[in-house]
Amino acid sequence: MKIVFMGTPDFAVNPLNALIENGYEVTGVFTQPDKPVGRKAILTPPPVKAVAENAGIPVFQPNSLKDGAGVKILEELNPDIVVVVAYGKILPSDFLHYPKYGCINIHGSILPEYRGAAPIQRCVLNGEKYAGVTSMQMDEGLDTGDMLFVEKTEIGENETSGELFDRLAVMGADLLIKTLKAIENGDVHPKKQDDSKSTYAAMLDKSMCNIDWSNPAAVVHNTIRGLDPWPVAQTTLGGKKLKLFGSRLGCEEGGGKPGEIKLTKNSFSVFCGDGKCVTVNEVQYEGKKRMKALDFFRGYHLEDGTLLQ
RNA sequence: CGCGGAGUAGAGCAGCUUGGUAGCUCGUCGGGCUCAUAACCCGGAGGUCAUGUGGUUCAAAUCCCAUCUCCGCAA
Repeated sequence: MKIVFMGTPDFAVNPLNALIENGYEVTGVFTQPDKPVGRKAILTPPPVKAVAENAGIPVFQPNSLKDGAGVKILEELNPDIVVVVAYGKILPSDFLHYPKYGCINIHGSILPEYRGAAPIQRCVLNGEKYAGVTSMQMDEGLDTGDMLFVEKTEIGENETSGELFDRLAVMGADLLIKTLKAIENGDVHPKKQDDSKSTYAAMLDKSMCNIDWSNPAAVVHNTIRGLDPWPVAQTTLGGKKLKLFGSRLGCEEGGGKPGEIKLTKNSFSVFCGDGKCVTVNEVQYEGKKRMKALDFFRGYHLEDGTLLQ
């Protein structure tokens, strides 16, 4: 079975490695063009590219697959199937139907819920109890193809998007192998998605990072862990930004105004709109390194009544 | 040359403006109190103040210059 793999971020690295380790013949890898990253705007290759090059697999980074450009490459690689994991571009119809078995995709949610760009983070942000990965036979729509297999997992009470991401990446790799084996054996039973139950997980952006302390503690908690490790929840202290990483629901008793800080010997908590508070593990103040919240407040002298905004 | 913050004890900070004895909150070690403790009391160790055998000065953590590193914004 000749395979062409398409993927870009860390999430796609595990599935690609799984293909290689299981002895599949990967004849080519598609990934996004290198992009400038960081303060110095250094041109950085996507994570998938490094893995592919290490394995000696030809890498393609076309800007567009339209107008037959993608198919042209496929003609050379001659795959039986194309595996897509978080590639980041829409595949045109002629591309989708070129390989014998078409294109299959691993998506980071339990379809038809959370179609789209940021399913994992949206699950955490919404306080979902379960997350999962789905393999599907791709069609022209956005994550609308017929479902092949689904794996579910429980989301931890304090689990961050990043942690869930890592777990689902492993599950996604296993699911991919399972799906490929089933296809090879002709043992697949595609299932249509129930479009009426579909939801869309829009991409995250920095405009949603500022915490509204008048929300209930549970909502604030979900926001902090859902935006960790990117783009990171933030609030304002002394006119400067304070990023918050990792949280858990704290004390039950009320008594504080929203945004009021409660420091104890071994915890940093903030009161929310419902009178309960959220305990934050790590913070990063503007111009400072990320550090444990307690370390930060050992050096930052709070005045009474200071509120986070 | 995109804008800005920062490097001082194991951790987090103050001190720099107006040069002149190394300070705070913790941790750590020893002792005390206590049924007990993450609590409290007493005491100790630990720093060439990022680097430059740099400049100014009687004297530099502090003023000037250069370099390195970390971080926020923007992309």
